[in-house]
Amino acid sequence: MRLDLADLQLFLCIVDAGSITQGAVLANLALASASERLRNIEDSAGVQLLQRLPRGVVTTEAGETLAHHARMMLRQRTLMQNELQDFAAGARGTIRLYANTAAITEFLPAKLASWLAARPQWNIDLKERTSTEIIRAVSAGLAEAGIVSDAVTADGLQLQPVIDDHLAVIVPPYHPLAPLGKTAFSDIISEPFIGLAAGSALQEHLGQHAARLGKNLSFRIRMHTFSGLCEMVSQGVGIGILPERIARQYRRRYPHRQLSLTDSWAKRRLCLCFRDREALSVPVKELLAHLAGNSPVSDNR
Amino acid sequence: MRLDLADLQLFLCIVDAGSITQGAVLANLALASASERLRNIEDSAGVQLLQRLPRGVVTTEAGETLAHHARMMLRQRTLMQNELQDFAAGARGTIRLYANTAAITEFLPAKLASWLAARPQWNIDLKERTSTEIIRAVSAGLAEAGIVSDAVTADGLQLQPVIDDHLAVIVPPYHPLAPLGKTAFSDIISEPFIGLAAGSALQEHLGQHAARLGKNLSFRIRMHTFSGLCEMVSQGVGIGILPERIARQYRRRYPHRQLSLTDSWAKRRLCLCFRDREALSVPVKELLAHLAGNSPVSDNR
DNA sequence: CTTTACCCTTCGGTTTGACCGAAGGCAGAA
DNA sequence: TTCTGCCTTCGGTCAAACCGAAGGGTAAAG
Repeated sequence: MRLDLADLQLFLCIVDAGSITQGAVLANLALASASERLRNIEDSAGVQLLQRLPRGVVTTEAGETLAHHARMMLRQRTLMQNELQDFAAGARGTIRLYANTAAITEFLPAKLASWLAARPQWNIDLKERTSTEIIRAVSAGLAEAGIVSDAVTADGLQLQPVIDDHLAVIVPPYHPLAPLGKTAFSDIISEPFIGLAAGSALQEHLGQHAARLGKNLSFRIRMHTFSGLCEMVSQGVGIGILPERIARQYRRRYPHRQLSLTDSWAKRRLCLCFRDREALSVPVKELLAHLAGNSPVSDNR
Repeated sequence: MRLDLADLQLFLCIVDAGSITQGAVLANLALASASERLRNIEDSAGVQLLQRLPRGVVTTEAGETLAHHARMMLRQRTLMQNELQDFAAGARGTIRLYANTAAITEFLPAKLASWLAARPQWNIDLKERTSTEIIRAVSAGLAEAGIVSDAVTADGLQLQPVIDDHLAVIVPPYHPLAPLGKTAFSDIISEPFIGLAAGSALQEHLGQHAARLGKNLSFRIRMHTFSGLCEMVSQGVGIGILPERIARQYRRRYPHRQLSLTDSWAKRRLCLCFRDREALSVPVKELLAHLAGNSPVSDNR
């Protein structure tokens, strides 16, 4: 499928306008061009996207799906443009901090809150990136420091572990697996799963390990939050896999049972990463010391 | 900025390969074409993206940003392709349910959990869409039903309110605003804010209202979760705006103070929406009845 | 210090394909 | 019946994407 951003934009124009003619006007195209382009889109998608009516067009279900993703991609482009423009401005008094998803949801809020509260003159620009991207950025000197999982290799960088981030399995109370206390991924791979949304990094990671075993996970539903996932499991809808600390956190609210996952890839740690501790700027050095600090600040949620 | 998906893919190839020459090979392009194309990319971005070294190239900070967003967009494309392929398969025994972000994070997990637990033979395909998209899909008959905010108009559809979803302001304890109990957006617009991540629907919505008042919100930090936002506010880093039910939920964990937002656009309700209740299929009718049911299932978290 | 090995940019020529206007066909409205 | 609005197809035009070759630079090797 060879789709272009211009294709997507045109498609949205057509959907919004309700006709190819009007959509072509919106997109500053001749009717013929829009029609031809649309045909290419449908050919490469392999499905009919618009239903032709005498007085215009309406989307098919596939078309609606494409429109949704088109909107997402175009929005991402807008975000990108904004971020790139920010480089001209170059906000002062702002520390740019890169962290992976686990750190951003679980570890950082408490730590950053106390640090920011004590330093009204500093702001933080917190960006969510994959561990791989963060390592690349720090290696190349583009970012001073970041927070990553040690599951990725970081040649030439210093890593300082700050917290464990192991994966755990959660099962409903009274589930036959519950008393075991631990399990291997291969032993649960055929269970009905509660997944995370398609596209989440953790979910894709699990999917790859399943594929390596020659299996496909089957999902009863895929949730968009860990909280929702725990709730589903607690009610007996299926089993799930998530970071151990998060599972533990929600055990106060939901009565699921937690098993450790014995596979080696399930043992991960969050680490500060930087090139040379001595070369860090003062506020960053201070911030990292705070993040690694032994004096936990309301960290046992 | 006129950027193409092919441009983005080429750029990623170059970044991954570490040189334009090798990147061109990966992208099946001649060196000259890759070079020219890259020049166009940099021109339209207005920033230098790659630093030329004798033995290859490395990304600048702007380049790293572009690479990140490029990866996100290409991943979105992959998701789209997968979803479109699913239309051929057409899973049976699966109910497709569209809901907006608020419903997915807050309202649905508990309701769906009890429903799914009682019906092992059914699965649910839960998709997160904007209210506008959901209304369009239901209007066109592409989806049987959805869950939306009543802030958008829904001509010709039936709406059935199920729960309030008003916006609230939260401030640190002992904040001067705390005793007031309510406030208008215009009165707090110059405060230091804790935001949600750029690109989140709620955050952009607020940004638009600020722009309408001729102001820009200033952020001390932008968090990726409501939990993190509450934690920041509780520690006195700034103030925040979020759905009232979520604010209330976190008051057990964090000592922030909650004010209602008096602006009319802050009063929202979540509604079931469908074209004709009688025309719904049996399982969907059953599911909707359950979602609207007066017998709350562990709903008072 | 020279040579070699890479790597990037620029140039001129070729070709693809994106675009357009015009013509044709179709279905509902008048 | 005619008229209107909409979509598709066709042939011609032209910008731009692509390529090979040539030029110029720096680091490593000899």
